[in-house]
Formats: sequence, C-alpha cells, structure tokens
Amino acid sequence: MTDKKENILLSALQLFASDGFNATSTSKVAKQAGVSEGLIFRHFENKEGLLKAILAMGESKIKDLFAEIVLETEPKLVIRKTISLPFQVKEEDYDFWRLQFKLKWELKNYVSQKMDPLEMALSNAFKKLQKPKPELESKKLLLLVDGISSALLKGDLKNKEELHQFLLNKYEV
Amino acid sequence: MTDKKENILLSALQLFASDGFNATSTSKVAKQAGVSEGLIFRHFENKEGLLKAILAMGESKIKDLFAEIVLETEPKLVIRKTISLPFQVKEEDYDFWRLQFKLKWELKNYVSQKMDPLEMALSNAFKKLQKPKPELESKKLLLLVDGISSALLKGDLKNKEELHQFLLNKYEV
Amino acid sequence: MTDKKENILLSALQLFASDGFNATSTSKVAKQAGVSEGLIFRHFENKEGLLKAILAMGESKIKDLFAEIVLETEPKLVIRKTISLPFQVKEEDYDFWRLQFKLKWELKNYVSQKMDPLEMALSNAFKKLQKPKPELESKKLLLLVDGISSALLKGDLKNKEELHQFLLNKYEV
Amino acid sequence: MTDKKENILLSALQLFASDGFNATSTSKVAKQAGVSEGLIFRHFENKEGLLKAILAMGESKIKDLFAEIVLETEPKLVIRKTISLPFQVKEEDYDFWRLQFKLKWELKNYVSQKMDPLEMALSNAFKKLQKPKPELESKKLLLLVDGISSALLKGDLKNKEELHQFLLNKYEV
DNA sequence: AATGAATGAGGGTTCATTCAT
DNA sequence: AATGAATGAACCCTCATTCAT
Repeated sequence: MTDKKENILLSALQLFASDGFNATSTSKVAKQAGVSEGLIFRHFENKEGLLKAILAMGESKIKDLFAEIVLETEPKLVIRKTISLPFQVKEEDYDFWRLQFKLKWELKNYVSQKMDPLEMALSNAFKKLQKPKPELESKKLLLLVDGISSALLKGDLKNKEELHQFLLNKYEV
Repeated sequence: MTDKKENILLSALQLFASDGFNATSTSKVAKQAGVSEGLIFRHFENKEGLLKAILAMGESKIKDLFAEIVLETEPKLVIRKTISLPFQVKEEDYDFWRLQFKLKWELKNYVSQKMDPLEMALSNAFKKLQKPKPELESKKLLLLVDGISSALLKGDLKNKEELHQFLLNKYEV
Repeated sequence: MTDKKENILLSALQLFASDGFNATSTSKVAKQAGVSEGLIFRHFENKEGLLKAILAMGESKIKDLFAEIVLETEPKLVIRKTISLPFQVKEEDYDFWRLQFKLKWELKNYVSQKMDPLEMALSNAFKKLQKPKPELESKKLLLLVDGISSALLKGDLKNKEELHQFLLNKYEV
Repeated sequence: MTDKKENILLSALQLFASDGFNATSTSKVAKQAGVSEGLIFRHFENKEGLLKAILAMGESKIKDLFAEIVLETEPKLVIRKTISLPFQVKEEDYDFWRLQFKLKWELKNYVSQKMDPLEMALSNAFKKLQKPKPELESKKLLLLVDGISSALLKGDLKNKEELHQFLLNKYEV
C-alpha cells in the first residue's frame, strides 16, 4: 500500500466519522489527503468502495475485540469484558467507532450481525451463573453497552470511570 | 396552515427520518408532497428552516412525555414510566423519533439537554428508594433506555414486550 | 394614485437606482414598499412596466429642465444653463438621475435622443457667438457635462462648486 | 492555460461587456464557450472569480496605457496623449473597456483610483504650461475624456476623428 | 501510480409571474 | 384594491465520476 493510498484511507475515515458519509465529498477527502481527486477512484473505484475499504480495515479490530470475549470460558469474565468494552476504546480508535455508529443511522442497508456471537456468549455466561432469563439478561446488557458507547462517542458522557466501576460492582464481576 | 404546507412537513419528516437530513433533497420532498420546490422556501425560508419547523412540531410531544414523568411524585412510578418510555411510542410517531435519533449523529452541533430534567427526577426517585449511588443508577437506566430506543427505532429489537416486562420486574416497579 | 401604488414607485426608483434594474427583485421592491408582491403586477403588469412607469414619472422633470435651456434666446445664457445643469440637480432627484445613467449602461436597447434638441440649441448659441466649429463645440460641452454628471452621481466628484465656477469663467458666460 | 479555460474567459468578457455582469448567467457563458458549466467553477471558483480573472487580464493593458502618459516629460505631449486616449482604443479592446465602464455603474463597491496618477501628471503638465488653476484644468479634461469614452463605447459618437482633431487644436497640442 | 481537465446530474435557492380569494 | 399561496424556470454552485496524459 502506497503512502498516498493510506493517506486517503485515513483522511476519509476521519472525515466520514466527523461529518458523515454523505456529507463528505470526495474532493474534501482528496484535499485533506493531499492527493488528486482522481486517485481516489483509481484506488477504490468509487466512493462506496472507499467506505468499504475503511470498514474492512477495521474488521479485524472488531473481530479481535469480540474474539477476546467469545472465546473466554469463565462466565464472570465474559460479562466483565463485555461491560468494559466501551470504556477501553483507545482515543486513536474513536474515529473508527464513531463511523461504525454513524453508519448504522446513516445507511439504509447497513445491517450488522456482528453482535450475534457476542449475544450468545453472554447468554451462555448468564446461564452458567444461574441467572433467570439469561437471553433477556444478555440482551439488556448489550443494549446498555450500546447506549454507553453511543454516549461516549458523542462526547455526552462525563464521569466515565465512575460509571465503569459502578457497573462492574452491580454485576459482581 | 394550508394543505400543501402540511404536505411538505409530513413528507419531509418521513424522508428526513428514513434517509437522513443531508441525503434528502428539497426536490425529493417537493415531489413527494406534490408541490413545487419553490413553495418549500416560501414557507420555510430554507432547508434548515424546514427541519426546525418539523422539530418544533414535535417539541410539545417531547415535553408532554417528559412532564408526565418529571411531575410524578411516587418514585416507583417515575422509574416504571421511564422504563416504559420507548416501549410505548406509537407506530405513527416512529418517524419523528427516528429523526431525533438520526440528527444526534448527523448534525455536528445538535446538542440536546432535553434529558437533563429526566435525569434529575430519576436520580431523586432512586434516592427516595434508598438505592446507593442514585445518580449513577439514574445514568445507567437512561443509557439503557437510549440503547433500547435506538434498537427499537432501527428495527433491531425482537421480543419487545418480553423485554419490557423483564425490566419492570428487575427494577421491581 | 393610491398610497400603495406610490410606495411601490418610490421604493422601486430607489432600489433600481442604487442596485440596478436587474439586480433588484420584485420581492425586494414589495418588501421595501410594505406591499404584497402581487400588487406590483396588478398595477404595472410586469417588472418592465414598473420601470417604464418610473421613467414616465420623471419625463416631465427632464422636459422642464431641457425646455428651460432650449427656449432660451440669449446664447450666453444657453451655454451657462447647460454648464450648470449637473450642478443644480437637487439631492432629492439624485436617485432618478442615477437611474437614468445606470440604464444607459444596463439596458441594451436604451436609446436616448433626449439630448438632441439640447445639442441643436447649444450649436446655435455657439454659432451666434461666432465660435468656429459650433457643432463640435456643442458636442464637446455636452460630453463634458455628461462626464461631470456621471462623476457627480457616482459620488466621485469633490470640489463641485469650484469646478462649476471655473467652467463658467472659461466659457465666459 | 488550456483552450477551454481561455474560451471561458473570452466568452465571459464578451457577455459581461454586452449584457452586464449580473444579467449574464454562468450557464450562458458555458454555452457560448462550448464548455460544461461546472468547468467555470473548477477554474475560477465562482462567478466573481471569473470576473476578477477577466479584470486581471486587462490590468496590464491599463497600466501600459497610463504609464505611457504618466512617464512622459514633455507637458504638451502629456495632454495630447490624454486627449487621444479614447480615440485610440482598438476595436478588439472595446469589450474590455465597455466592461470597465459598465462595472463602475453596476457594482456597488467598484472603486477605481486608477485615474489618480493620470490626474497628477496632467495637473503638472498644465502647471508647466503656466495655465491658471491647473488642477481644475486637469479635472476638466479628464471628465471630458470620460464623457467621450462613454459615448464611444456606447456607440453614441459619430464623427469621431473630427472631434479628435478639434480637441487637439483647442488645446494646442 | 498519479494528475488535472472535464463533465452531467443534481444540489439549495431566488426569480418574475399567476391566480383564487 | 390587495393579499398570499403557488409555480416553473433559471440561478450559482458542488457532486461523484471519467479520461487523456
């Protein structure tokens, strides 16, 4: 991958994440990447191709993150890791995650089944811990984590760490 | 308010809610409303004015909904009503709420402090019920409700009613 | 003539004179006149009709001014009055005259033969005073007067009165 | 400079000069230049940028013309050259000059101090020739030249050459 | 691999004008 | 006489994309 191609990807990620996919023009991306507009199309065919490339770039990041949880056998740890998920996102990864959440609202046909394995793992963990209605318990936690992530990425969440501890205590994990 | 003006408002609400504000052209709105494009600008000055008119239209809806909770004195009822919030949204109001959530991600400077009074009321309720850390408890519930609302509006939530009951039981309200 | 009709005429005169005919929209005129846009068309049929009405309104002003010179028999007085022409325009008439000059540049088919009788009168005056080439002398003076008028109306002319006296002396009138 | 870019400039000059800046649409310019409308904006950013490019193109023309006079040391020649100024404009430059004069009336904030050095040079020349009130004499000549130029560019001036000679004789230059 | 010129479709907005009331 | 709703064409400008070099 050439330098210029990477520049395009990084600039696009940042702009898509902050302004949204539709509101970001290819010319803006080219300008910020210090590259001719045509080059974007040579490398990625079209604007959507650029988006897909960005998402693909992060796929592994997501997979690693989820694998870490799904492959965990100790049920308490599964829950603890799920809760900690949004609180451990690194600053440098914010753009990527903000883009993910933005896209869920922006693109009509953006369906994400990425969470499914996580839901099953969680469900299983709650079952092992003898919790009644483990599926609903799992669903509930994931919805909470989603709410937290959203707030975090939008910058709406103060006293982040306090909340993190509070939740770990609540779930006794 | 003339018929055509109302047509514009309704069409715009629907399109903004389904495609997003930026991705919806005024010409699309006009076409769906069966109206000349210019009329939009006669009535609402510009595209943003149209958006504001839509939001204003729903302001009262939001206020009523929140007042119902904030003015409640029985703490258990405060919590119960908060939980029930997303589950009671009527089908016909989905567009409006989907738009609200979309805008939080789409518009850079869309800040909503509408939830603040709700957070205080909830916090108070938990305090009255002797819950430790009532502020965090309140925050947590609101984040969960936000996660639920998002999923609901995006059509990602099956077994809606089951979850509703589960939560009411959990919180013993 | 109703008040509203007159309001339209005066507002249009002012706006056409300051911004130009093309750059002044009928909506701007209506707004400044405190009148509905439709009324303009009821009274003047179309935008050009409005312009013509304004010009007609001033026709008499022009005729009076020129008659004063053309009917003068004393040659020296003819010249003196011609020279004084631009210097005697009243502040309140500036808009009207500015409009006249603007239109000469703005409208393709604005031909004004209004000056012809003046040119003949001047020519005659110079002839009576035994000036060689009275037609050219007349032409020259009119071109000078035109240059002065332009500068005056554009606000480009300082020491107006000094120049006025200087010219009267020059021509010994 | 590509052919198309030059086409745009030339077409715009011609249209602006004949119809005025406001009355000339970018689509008209594009059509006449045989070019897509978007190209105008790629090359000149916006309509005003196009105008500025045209004016810049002629700046040197103006500077050369004025330098020729201002740098002249022989007073009689300064006057002669000033008088000849409008009479020597080449047919091919008419559009450019017509545009200059049009803009003085069309644009609100078009201030031109280009004439200032010329006024000083002329003033000096008249002083050297012992004329009384050289500043006013200079002012007068420039106003006359302006009147002549206007008439010439509007096509209002017959017997051009006769007038030219007449003036040179008058001023004995 | 990379540029920059070029395009056609569509963006939001303003315009002069019409018409029912 | 007067309004205000309504329109269709045109406005300037931006967009994603193509192509010769």
